[in-house]
Amino acid sequence: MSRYDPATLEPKWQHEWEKAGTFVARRSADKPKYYVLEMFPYPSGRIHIGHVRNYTMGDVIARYKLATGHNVLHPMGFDAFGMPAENAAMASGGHPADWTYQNIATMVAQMKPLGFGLDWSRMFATCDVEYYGQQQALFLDFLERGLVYRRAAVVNWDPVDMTVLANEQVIDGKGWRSGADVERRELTQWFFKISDFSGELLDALDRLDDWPAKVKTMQANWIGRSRGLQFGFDLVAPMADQTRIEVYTTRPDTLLGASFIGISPDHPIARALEAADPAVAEFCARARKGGTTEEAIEKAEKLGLDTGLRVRHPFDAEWQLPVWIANFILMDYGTGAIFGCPAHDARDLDFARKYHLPVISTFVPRTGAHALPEDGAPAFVPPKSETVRWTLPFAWAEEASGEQAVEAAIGFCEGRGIGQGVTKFRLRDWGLSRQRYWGCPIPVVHCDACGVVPETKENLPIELPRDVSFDIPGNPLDRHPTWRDCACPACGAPARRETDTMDTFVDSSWYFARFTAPRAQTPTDMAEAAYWMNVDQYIGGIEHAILHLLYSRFFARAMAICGHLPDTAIEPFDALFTQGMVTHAIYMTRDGAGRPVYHYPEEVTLRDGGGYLTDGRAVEIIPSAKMSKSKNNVVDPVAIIKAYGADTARWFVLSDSPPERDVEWTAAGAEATAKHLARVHRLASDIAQETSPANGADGDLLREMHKAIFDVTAGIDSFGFNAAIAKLYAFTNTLGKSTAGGTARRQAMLTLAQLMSPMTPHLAEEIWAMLGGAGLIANAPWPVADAAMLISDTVTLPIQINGKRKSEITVPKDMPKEEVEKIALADDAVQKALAGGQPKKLIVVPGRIVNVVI
RNA sequence: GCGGGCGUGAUGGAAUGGUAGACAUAUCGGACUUAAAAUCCGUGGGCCGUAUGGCCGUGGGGGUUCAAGUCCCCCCGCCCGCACCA
Repeated sequence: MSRYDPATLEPKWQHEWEKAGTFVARRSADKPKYYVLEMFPYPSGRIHIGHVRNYTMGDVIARYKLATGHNVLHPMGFDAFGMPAENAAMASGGHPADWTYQNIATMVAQMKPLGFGLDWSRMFATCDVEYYGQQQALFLDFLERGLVYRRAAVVNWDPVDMTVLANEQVIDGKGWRSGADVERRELTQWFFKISDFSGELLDALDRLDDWPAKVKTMQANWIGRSRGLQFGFDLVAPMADQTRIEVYTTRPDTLLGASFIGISPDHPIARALEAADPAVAEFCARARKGGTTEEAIEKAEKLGLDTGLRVRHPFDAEWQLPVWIANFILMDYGTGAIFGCPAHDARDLDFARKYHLPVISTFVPRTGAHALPEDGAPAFVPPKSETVRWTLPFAWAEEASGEQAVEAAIGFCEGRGIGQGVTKFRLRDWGLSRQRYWGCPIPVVHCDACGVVPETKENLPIELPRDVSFDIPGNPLDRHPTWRDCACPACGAPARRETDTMDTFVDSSWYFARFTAPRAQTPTDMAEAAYWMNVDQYIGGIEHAILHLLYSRFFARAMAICGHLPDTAIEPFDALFTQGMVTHAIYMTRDGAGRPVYHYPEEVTLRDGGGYLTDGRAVEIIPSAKMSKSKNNVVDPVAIIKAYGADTARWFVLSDSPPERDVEWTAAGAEATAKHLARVHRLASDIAQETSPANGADGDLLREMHKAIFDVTAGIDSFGFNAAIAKLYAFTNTLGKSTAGGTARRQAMLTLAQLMSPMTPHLAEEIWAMLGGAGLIANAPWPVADAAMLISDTVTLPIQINGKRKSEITVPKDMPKEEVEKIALADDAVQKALAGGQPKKLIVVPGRIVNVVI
């Protein structure tokens, strides 16, 4: 009898799968397709245990779908452009391409021992010329259709990375990668016209039934639709060339509560006043200062300056309102001016109280006592869906919701020529130009005669030059001696290439489509795309909830417009699952100066709930922390595989915690998993030898087997991998203890192997072969639970007395209710509780429970 | 501030409104062994009890229901996202 030895059996079965082409995706008419995809990795050089969890989840789905008769597409690639490669080149003097391709080779070598059922023949990296050349073709098609354009823009400039950042890449005023304070600069940049799709991208979220609500909410907030009125206040006395102040509001229904007009310090009128009056200039300078740091926003003292200007209320020419410059109004949102309605806006109320401006309520709660903001109460700002009682309605009933009032107010104003209803979005166009080398070159040419000219497709791909240096900051393409020189595609005269490259988010915005035909001579092959798209199940981290997923949704639409994807694929990901992290405790002590010192898990012995170093010192344990090299709590998958085998790693990352939650890696847990798998192997070896005859225990075992099939299948179908694994533990225990005959036990063991095969495929193949299963278990049809076997002849019903379990009875499964009632009432515990009396009520839920109310 | 999520044994966590704590880990006890490892069996929410058993128990308080971890309301705590957004 052989021992469980993953180090020999895992490579053996990986070789068998490769030989048989088990996971090569094939189109065929006889089977439904299933496309499962995990977010592809950045080639940092090492796989992370988080990758293992991510890809294991995808692999469980892929193998399960294969066993249930699908043509499965389960590809893998690398998101390979980006800054770290350039940083490495700057640090070590190497070349980004060498660094990247070496890392990819290393990571593939680390991933293959995990036995993922991937179609490696489709692998690509986004830095492959074959890929980014097709991306350039896409760019040209987008350009032709007006989906990408060029304009001068004030951009976020990262002074450390020396590049432009998208708004989405600026976090708390700092570059998302460098962490440096972002500066504002005006540059001519390329933009994707994602804002044209704002409404569509927002509305379509409602149809993504299999996406987490959280992700949809985050995207909806990001797109940020608001419905309002754009209108103007006429200045009583024109000022410079200004006669009117344009305002946008989402609450035109509160126009009769207007108390002042607020303008941004950057508003043209403020600028004009500033030029003429040093006092105004001094105020504006002060007002602009705040609001850049989070801390300043937190303290947020409202600052205002009365300009002395007056405007007329659009409803009443006699009603004049003062114009204030206020520090809380931003020039780049809306029109840079607001009308202040202190009664229904907390911020306006703060301001009005500070500067003694009027407060006028226009509506009050529908019922109940209430204090008015006029009298010192907080601003009354109910949700717009709530019905309120209007004290100053002008186009709707006394009782109406905010939504109804807003629409009525817009209609009223439009009817009188006072402005118009406008829908605005927060989402801005996506600036994609980056002043970097290691990215996809933007395929356009600058010609003195013709201006900006798109490259012709025949000239694609525009390849990155190999001979570049990174010894000085900035973009090496700018200072390359010859690469920039080219002929204008329009007139043939000498011209210069665009030296900006594309944001790396572009690369990841269509790779899922490319996987359907990774070697096609066009960006996609429509026949392949039509067959394989959409991605049926996409799996990745929540950190991509906004950027990557929103950009991909935009790209799918743009590609459909250009004929690179079918119209059915504009929402490319049917179902999305966001998995949790793998965490690990941090072990920490402090040095003489109180600074933390981090210790590797190998240096720490755990006992009595505490951790100790070899010298006996106690360490502080911070549980469930994100893995970080600097904290010495990173678990290396390569070491885990070496110690326990891939199946143990795969099983462990799925067990214990629900997949959407974080799971804490513990040495004890990994050890326990390895022991369990060895136990299963031993059990299978024992069963392979057994010849005991059929007996009375067979039926019970087979019933349990069918229950296990049912439960495990349901678990996999619903992403309940931890629950499925719990069932597998339970069934293994049942099988181990069962006294059933050899044939029944063998059948149960084969089924157990099949049910385990998505999680621990190598061990499953080994057992399958040991017990004489036909072919590869990977290709064996998934077992089906026999409904008849799930129901036993008798059921055990708990008996509750007043809702508390007191006893139980066992009755035939289809015994009529009346009979069950009789038996329940005859039960000792019930008789004792009744003490000769009659129950008030008797509830029998057939097959579930009996409740006696006394 | 707004929006969303979560809170269950020592621990990770189960539980279509129907037996709370499946499964696993720690612990403790036992078998096997000269011994250890490995393996196997048992114990594994709290309190009372020799025991059959009883009482309490899912962050706190209230409610709906024959029945609440689950549904509703209020409060506390933690996590995530957004935010001077007009």
